Amino acid sequence: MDRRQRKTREAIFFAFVELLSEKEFSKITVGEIIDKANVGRATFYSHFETKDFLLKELCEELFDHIFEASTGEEDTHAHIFDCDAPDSVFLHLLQHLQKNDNNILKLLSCTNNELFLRYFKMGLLKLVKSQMLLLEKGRDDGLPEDFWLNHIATTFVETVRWWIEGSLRESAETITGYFFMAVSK
Amino acid sequence: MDRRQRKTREAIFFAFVELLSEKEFSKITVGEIIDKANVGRATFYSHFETKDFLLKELCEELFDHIFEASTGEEDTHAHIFDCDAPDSVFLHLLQHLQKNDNNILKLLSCTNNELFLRYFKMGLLKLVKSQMLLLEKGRDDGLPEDFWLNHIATTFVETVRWWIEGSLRESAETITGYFFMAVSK
DNA sequence: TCAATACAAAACATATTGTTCTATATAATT
DNA sequence: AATTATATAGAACAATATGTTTTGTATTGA
Repeated sequence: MDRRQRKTREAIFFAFVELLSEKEFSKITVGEIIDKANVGRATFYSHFETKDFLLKELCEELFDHIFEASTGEEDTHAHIFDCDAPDSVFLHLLQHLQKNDNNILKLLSCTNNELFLRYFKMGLLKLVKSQMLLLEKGRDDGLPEDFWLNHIATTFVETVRWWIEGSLRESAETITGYFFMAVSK
Repeated sequence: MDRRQRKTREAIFFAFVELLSEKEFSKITVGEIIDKANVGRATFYSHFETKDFLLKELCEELFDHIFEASTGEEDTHAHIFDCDAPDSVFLHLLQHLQKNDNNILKLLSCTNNELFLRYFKMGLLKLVKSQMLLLEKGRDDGLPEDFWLNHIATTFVETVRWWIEGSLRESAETITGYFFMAVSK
């Protein structure tokens, strides 16, 4: 990709994130984005079809690398599952969030956090599905599988939301403990 | 309230609900609403400040009466708490939803369901807080109270969402059972 | 050096918003 | 039934936002 393209793309993302932490998504205009990004109008539309697509691509950029380490079946990432503690995957996710790459915490705690938590949950559903075997042992009840699956993913998302809302006061290990207590006490 | 006002208000709500089940909230224009409702433009704006306020008032209309029976401290509603089964409140809510007043199920299952589930959760949080005493006995762990509170409310919302998504195939009693298994197994 | 292309800037048609006006129809009051 | 009050439809309106097109310039990769 052309260096100019990367530069423009980054400038738009950066301006967009800043605006998202200030005001509601629906109230943000393309005009504001290009002003803050110092980018021509036509340039914006040559990069992103609409404002919604910009959001979509931002979400992908933010979350894809968080999950690829966990969902990938490559040997290089196998260590995540090697741990005998069944909570290693979730702990790893929390620690990854804690590093706060790309200011992801800012987005997960702003007014628009639902936008990102939805994406986060989608990734989690896939992950939890692949981890189902490990969690299966806790399921000696008659709960339908997809109900259980959704419950795990939702509980984790809400655990993260609660953690971030409280400014990450607890350690990642403590939060992992809370999560496991909530889903399997 | 003037009969004419009630009539236009209802017409706008009706048209709005129909549009919400067809397309995304952000894609719906005031022009479409007033066309479908057969209402003048100025009339719309004399009733609702903006499209967002219309949504807000619709949510209040839909959910307030669902919760007032549960959160009210009047004697007429005391029977809900009288039941010795701790799940009576939640069962009552499910049965209320099942009656499908105002096509509430249509809204909770359409593309915009998150809009309404957010309101639903807000009402639930208040309700769960008032029911805390009944649920407290299940909390011999070290989970923070607000974490636990949020977990209960979220789990119930997601249980309802799962139920509706599956076209209410299970009985309200079965779903109540699932919910309690999820939060306290 | 050169061809390709990403860019800024501006102009543009179109669509949406929210307001203001007038005349008419319906409601509440006597 | 007559009268007053008010909610309405319809239209026109300015202001704003969207997405496209054009033109000339600057940057890139070869």
